[in-house]
Amino acid sequence: MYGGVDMPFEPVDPKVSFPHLEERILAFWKDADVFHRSLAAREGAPRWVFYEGPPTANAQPGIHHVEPRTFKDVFPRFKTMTGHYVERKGGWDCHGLPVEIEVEKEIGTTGKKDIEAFGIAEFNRLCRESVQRYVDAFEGLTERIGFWIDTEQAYWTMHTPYIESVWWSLKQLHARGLLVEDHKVTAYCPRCGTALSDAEVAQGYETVTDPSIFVRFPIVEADDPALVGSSLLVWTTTPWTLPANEGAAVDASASYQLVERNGERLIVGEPVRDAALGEAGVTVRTLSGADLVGVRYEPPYANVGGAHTVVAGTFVSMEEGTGIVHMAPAFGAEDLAVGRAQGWPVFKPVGDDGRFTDLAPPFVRGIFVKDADPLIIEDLRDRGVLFASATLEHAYPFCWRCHTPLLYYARTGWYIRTTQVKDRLLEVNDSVRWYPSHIQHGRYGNWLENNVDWALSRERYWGTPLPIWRCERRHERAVGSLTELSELAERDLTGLDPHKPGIDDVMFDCPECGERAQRVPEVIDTWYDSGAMPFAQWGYHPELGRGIEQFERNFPADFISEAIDQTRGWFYTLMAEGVLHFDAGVYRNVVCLGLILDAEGRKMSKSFGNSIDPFEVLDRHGADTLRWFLLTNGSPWADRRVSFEAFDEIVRQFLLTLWNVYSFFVTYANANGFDPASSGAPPVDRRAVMDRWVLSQLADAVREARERLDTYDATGAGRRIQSFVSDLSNWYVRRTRRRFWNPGGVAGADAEAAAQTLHHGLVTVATLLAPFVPFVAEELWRNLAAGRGGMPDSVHLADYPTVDDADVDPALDRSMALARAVVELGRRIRVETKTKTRQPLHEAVVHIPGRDAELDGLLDVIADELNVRAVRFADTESFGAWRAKPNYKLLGPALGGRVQAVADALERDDGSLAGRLAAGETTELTLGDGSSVTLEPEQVDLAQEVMSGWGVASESGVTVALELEISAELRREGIARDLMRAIQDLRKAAGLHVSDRIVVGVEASGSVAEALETHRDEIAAETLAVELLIGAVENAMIREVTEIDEETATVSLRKA
RNA sequence: GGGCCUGUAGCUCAGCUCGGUUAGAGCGCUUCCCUGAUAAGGAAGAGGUCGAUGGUUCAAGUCCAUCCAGGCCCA
Repeated sequence: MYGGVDMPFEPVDPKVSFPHLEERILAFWKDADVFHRSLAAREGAPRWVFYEGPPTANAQPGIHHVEPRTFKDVFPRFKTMTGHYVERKGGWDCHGLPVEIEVEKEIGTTGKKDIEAFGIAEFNRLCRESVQRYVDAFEGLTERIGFWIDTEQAYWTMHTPYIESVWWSLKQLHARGLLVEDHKVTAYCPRCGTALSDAEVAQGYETVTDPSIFVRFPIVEADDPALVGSSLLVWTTTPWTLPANEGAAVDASASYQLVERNGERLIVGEPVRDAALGEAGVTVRTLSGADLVGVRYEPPYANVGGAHTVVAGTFVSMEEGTGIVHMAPAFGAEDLAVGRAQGWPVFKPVGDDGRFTDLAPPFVRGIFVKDADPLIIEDLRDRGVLFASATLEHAYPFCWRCHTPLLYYARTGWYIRTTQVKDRLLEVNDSVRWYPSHIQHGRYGNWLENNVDWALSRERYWGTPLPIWRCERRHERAVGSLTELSELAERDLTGLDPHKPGIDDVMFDCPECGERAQRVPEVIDTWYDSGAMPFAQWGYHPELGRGIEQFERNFPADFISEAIDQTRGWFYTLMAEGVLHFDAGVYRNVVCLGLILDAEGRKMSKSFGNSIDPFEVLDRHGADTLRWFLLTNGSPWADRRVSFEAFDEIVRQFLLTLWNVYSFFVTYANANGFDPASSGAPPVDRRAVMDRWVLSQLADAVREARERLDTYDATGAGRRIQSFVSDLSNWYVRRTRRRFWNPGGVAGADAEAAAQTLHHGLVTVATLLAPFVPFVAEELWRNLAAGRGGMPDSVHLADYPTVDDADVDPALDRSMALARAVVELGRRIRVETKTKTRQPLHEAVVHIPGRDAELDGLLDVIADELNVRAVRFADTESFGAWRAKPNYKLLGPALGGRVQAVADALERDDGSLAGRLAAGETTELTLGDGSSVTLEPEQVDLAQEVMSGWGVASESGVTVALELEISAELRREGIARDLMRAIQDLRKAAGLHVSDRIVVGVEASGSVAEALETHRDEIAAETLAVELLIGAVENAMIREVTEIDEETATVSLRKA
C-alpha cells in the first residue's frame, strides 16, 4: 500500500440521477449557507455590478424565463470566482395591467366600470395578493435552477420606499419641465379604458380586412371657380371617423387630374387615377396639389362648423387610395398635428367606451365605432356620397390582453419629454457594449433615433400613482415623498399605503392659491418602475437622505442581460431614466438573448399553449441539463427551438461522459488507495506523454474558457470545456486505463502520475464548469477536492482556474493530433480489410514526409491503439504513386492566376514530381505556357494513391500501411484476446466486482485450446483468474457458448 | 412601407470577423469494430445546387449588390 487512505473518496454510483443529485446539492447550499459565504469571501474586492431585471410576477414562470436567468447567473458566478464582489439583489415587477388582467379573470370583471363597482380598494388588495403568489412561484424556480440571487433582499416595485424613490425622480422631472400634460393621439383600448404604450400596441398588430372607401367631397368654394361643382375623391379606411371630418389633405407637389365621368367631375391623384377610376372617364385638365389647397368642400356630415378645407400634407400616399386623405383631428396623430396648425377644433363624437355620443349623427349614436362602419357606408351610399367601397388587408392593432380593436383617440395624458435628451441617449448608447454588437446601431439605435416622448400615464388602478396634485386653478404640485405629503396635508401620512384609492383621498390647500388640491387620477407606466431600479431598489432619496451610499456604490451596472424583446422595454427605460436623472449611462455590457421557440418555430407563450413547463424538464433531466442546453446549444443571440430530445442528448453525451470519468477515477483511486495530498507523483515534465498531453489540453481549455467568458461568450467557453471533457474521456482515459489498473500499487510512480493527472483534470473541469452547471460541478468538487489541502468546502468558493504556462506544450498538441490521424487511418485499414482490431498484427508502417520525428514518444500509443507489435517509419517503400495538390493558401497569393496552371501540371504528374516533393526536395515545374515555377514541399498537400483493401490508407500527407500477414503465433494471440474478452463479458454478466477473483473453465479444442495453453498466464492475469482449466467449472455462476476463430468454445466461471 | 436578424444534411446547429478549391459536428438511418469507466467511443456508408441571381477575385458558404422566404421590431 502506498499513499494515504485517511480520506478515501465517496464511492460513486455510475447510475446517477441528476435531478436527485441536485436536490442534495440544494440542501447542502442551504445548510452551509454557501451563496452568502461566496459573497462574504469577496467582500472588499473590486465590485462588479449586476442589475436584475425584474420579472413581472403575473403568471406561472415558463421555460423562457429560465434562459435569461441562466445567463444572469453564469457571469456573476464567473466574476465572483475571478475575485470580484458581485452583489446580486433580486427584484420583482409588481404593477401594471398584466397583473390587473390576471385579477380581472379571477373576479370576472370585463372593464373599468366593473372594477369600480367591485371596489378599487379590494381590487388592488387582490392585485397585491396575486403578485405575492406568483413571486413565490418564481422564487421556487429561481432556487431550483441554481440561480443565485438574493430574493430575501429583493426590491419590490410596489413597496413604499420604492414608490417614494420613483416619486422623487418624477418630482425632479416635473420641476425641470420634462413631465407635462399634453394632448396627443394615442392608441386607446375602449374595453380596458386606457391608453396603451407604444410597446403594448406593438404586441397586438394583426392582419385584418377593413373597409376602404372612396367618398365624394363636393367643392363649394375655390379660387378657381371652374372647380366648384367638382368633387374631391377622398379615401379612408376608417369610415367611422367621417362624422368627425374637418379637412382633406393633398400632396402639394403631386399632380392631380380633373376627370369627367358619367356626367360628374372628380378630382383624383394622377398616379392613382386608373386604379381609382378605372379606364373610364375623360381627363379635363391636370392640376397640381398646390392648386387645391384652400378649396372648401361640403363635408359628408355637417357636424362641425368652419374648417372643411383642403390642406397640404407630406404624409399623403400616391401609391394607394385616391391621393386625397380625409382628416379627423380627434382620431389620428397627423390629423391632430395638421388640425392644430390650422386652428381646427378637436371634434370627438365618441365616448371613452368607444361608442358614438350625441354629437354624432342620430343613426349611429350608442353604437361601437367599429360596428358603425357598415351603417355609415350604407348611409353614404343612400345619399350618393359614396363613390366606391372595397376592402383592404392591413395590419391593425388590437389590445394585447383583451383583443379589443384599438382606437386612435386624441386624449390628454402625461408625457416625459424624452425627445429633449435624445442626443444624449445616442451618445450614451455609443459607450455601451452590446452582445451581439449589431443591436447597438441596429435595432436599439434605430429605436433611439425614432424617439418620441414617453407616454407615462395610465388611467388604471394598480400602479405607482402619478404624484401630482392640482388645484382648481390648475396649479400643479409634484410630491416627492409621503413625508412631503404629510407636511402639505398637515397630518402624518408616512405610514400610508401610497396606492389608490387611499392616496386619492389625500388633499391639501394649494400652496400658491389656497384652493383645494387633489391628485390627478392616473397611475404611471409600469415600465417606468422597472427602469427606476438602479436607484429605487435602494429606496434612493436624497431629500430623505436615504439609500445614497448604496446607490452610488452600485452605479452603473457592469452587466445586464435580458431577451431581445427588452430593447423597447427595460433596456430603454433604464437608459432613459439614467440619462434623465443622472445624465449617465446605466449599464456597460448587455447580453441580449434571442427568444425561445417551440419545435415549429413559433414564439413560446402561454396563450398559445405551446410553452414547455420548466418544472417538467427539471424533474426529468435536471437543472444542469437545462442550463447547459441554454448556454451551449445554438447561439444565445438567435431564436432557438426547444424540444425534449435535446435534453436527453446532453445528459448522455456530456453529463454522463463526465460522470463516467469521475466514477472511473474514484473506483480505481479507492482501490489503489490514492491520496492526492500525499501522492508521490513525479513532476509534470517527468510524467508519461499522455499525462503531459492532457494537461496541455487542459491548459488550453482554461485559457480559452477564461478568454471567452471575459467577453461574455459563455457558449464558446462551454463548448471548449465540453471538447476537453470528450478528449479526457475518449482519448486520455481510454489510452491510460491500464495505468490505473494497479491493485497493490505495484506500478508505483507511473500509476501515481496517472491518478494525480486525472484528479487534477477532474477538479479543474469541475471548477471550470462551476458557473455553467453548478450542481454536478459541486458534486465532483465535494468528493474530489473539498477539504483536501485547505480547499474550500464548495467549488463556488474556489478561484476560477488559471493557466499553468508550464503545462502548455504546442508541439505535443500537434504530435498527438498527428498520432490520432495515424490511428484513424489504421482503423480504416482494418475495416477495409475486415481485420478485427483484436487480432494483433506484426507492424504498422507510417510515412509522413519530413515529420517523422514529431511522432517520437507516441509510437507506443499508436501501436497499442492499432494492436500492432511495432510501428516503423517507411524509408524506401512505395505504397503507390504520390499525388501533390497545391496548397492554395500559400501558393495563391504568390502565384496569382498561375496557381491554376500549377494545379493542372500537378494533376498531369505521373507521380515522379510529387515523389520528389514527398522526399523533401525543392522541385522545378514547367507550366503549360512554358514558364517555370519552383515548388517547396511545404507548398503542396501530398497523398499517396493507394488501393482500398490492400492494407494501406493515405490522407493529408499521412500514409499508413499495416502488415496483414497473420502468423500462427499472432493468430494464437488473437484467439487469446478473444478469450479474455469472452471471460470479461461473463464476469460482467455475472455481476462480479472488478476486483473479484474467479475460477474459469473453457471447453474447447483445436486452436482455441492451443491458444489458451500458450497464453495461459496472461489470460489468468487479465481476468483475475486464480484457476484456468480446460473443461467446465463445477458450480458455475454462469456458462456461455461463444464462437472464436470459427470454433466453438464454452466458457464457465465462478467466484474463487 | 422602414430597420434588424436568420436561411448550410431528414432534424438541431458550427463554419462567414480574416476568401484557399474535398463544407463540418451531434441526433436519426445502414454496416462493421472496440470496451471490466462509459447510458459511451471508433471506422465506413447514405444524405448538401451552403435560399436565388449577378458581381469582385487566380479562387466565394465566406466579400459586394439585388432579389426571395421566415422571424422580430417599428410604422
